[in-house]
Amino acid sequence: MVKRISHSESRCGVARPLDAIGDWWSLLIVRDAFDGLRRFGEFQKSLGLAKNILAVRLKNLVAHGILETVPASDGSPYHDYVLTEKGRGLFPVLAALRQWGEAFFFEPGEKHVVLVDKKHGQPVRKLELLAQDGRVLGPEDAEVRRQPLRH
Amino acid sequence: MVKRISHSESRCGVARPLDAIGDWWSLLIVRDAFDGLRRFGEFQKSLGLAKNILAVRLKNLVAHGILETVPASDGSPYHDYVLTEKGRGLFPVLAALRQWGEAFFFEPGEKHVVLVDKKHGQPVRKLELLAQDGRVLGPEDAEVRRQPLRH
DNA sequence: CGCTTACGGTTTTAATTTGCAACCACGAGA
DNA sequence: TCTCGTGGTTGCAAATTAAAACCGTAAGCG
Repeated sequence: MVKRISHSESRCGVARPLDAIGDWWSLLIVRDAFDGLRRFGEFQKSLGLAKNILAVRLKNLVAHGILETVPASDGSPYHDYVLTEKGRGLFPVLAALRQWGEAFFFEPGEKHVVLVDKKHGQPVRKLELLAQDGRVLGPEDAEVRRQPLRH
Repeated sequence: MVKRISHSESRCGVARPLDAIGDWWSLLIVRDAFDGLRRFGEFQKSLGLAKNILAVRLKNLVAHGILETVPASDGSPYHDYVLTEKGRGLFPVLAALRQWGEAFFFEPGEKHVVLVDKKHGQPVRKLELLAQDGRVLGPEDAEVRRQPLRH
């Protein structure tokens, strides 16, 4: 979006994603895409953002391989925007963000929605980072490390 | 940051967090805070962003209760910025974002870092949304639902 | 056919935000 | 006293965002 060059020569695993979805609207567009919205007009109505901004954001998401355009499912002369594999990979990010929002951005007692397991209608478990052996890892238990390539 | 009023009267559990951390730099500041950075200068050196921008971001994160200022640990006349409980709650978000970045933003073979379990040095498990009964939930298996208040 | 509407944008223009650079304030040392 | 390091603030130019008007195509209708 903007020529944002990190001070280190190559962007890290957190900064690169932010280039793709690090603005206010993009993640909301992706969320709506998970909710089944596909058309320009659907996104615009749902989000209430200016059409030029939406056009730029969609273009950006497509450029980053998060959405792709497919021929319109209803025969109209336009196209649909659908999530790619990469885009669907954002599901845990969105879930984590939502859980954090639900936990910290609502007054106790303020009504809000929660993520539930569709099958049983029960709230989902809180997302937790787990080690291979199943231990729950907190911020102090994990670190980034250069991984020996194996392929 | 900006008076962004969603078309629906009250912001949802995804949009509210984005008001707090939905800009390019804020999450990177939080990540650095998880890495133990505490001082204005440390953040600035690490991220390489303009001082005025950093000042505004830090102020915003403090205003949102994600960081708080504490008297400097080294006796200098300034203060440290440390994560609050709410801020530490962002750990899964950051982990999810990092895993997504690692999975989709690097060429195969391009060297990059991965999150590892500090204790055993092994890569962590991929974050997964789980139902109460332990089933892994994909985008189609979960939905948002108004939760009956219970307290 | 001629008129109107819906859809999916693009263009124009103004307001807001960003980022660089210069400046300021304060305390510690020399 | 002079200078330096730290932690900002201020001014200003450039980039981004947002609102609104406009455009082109296709469909619906009388």
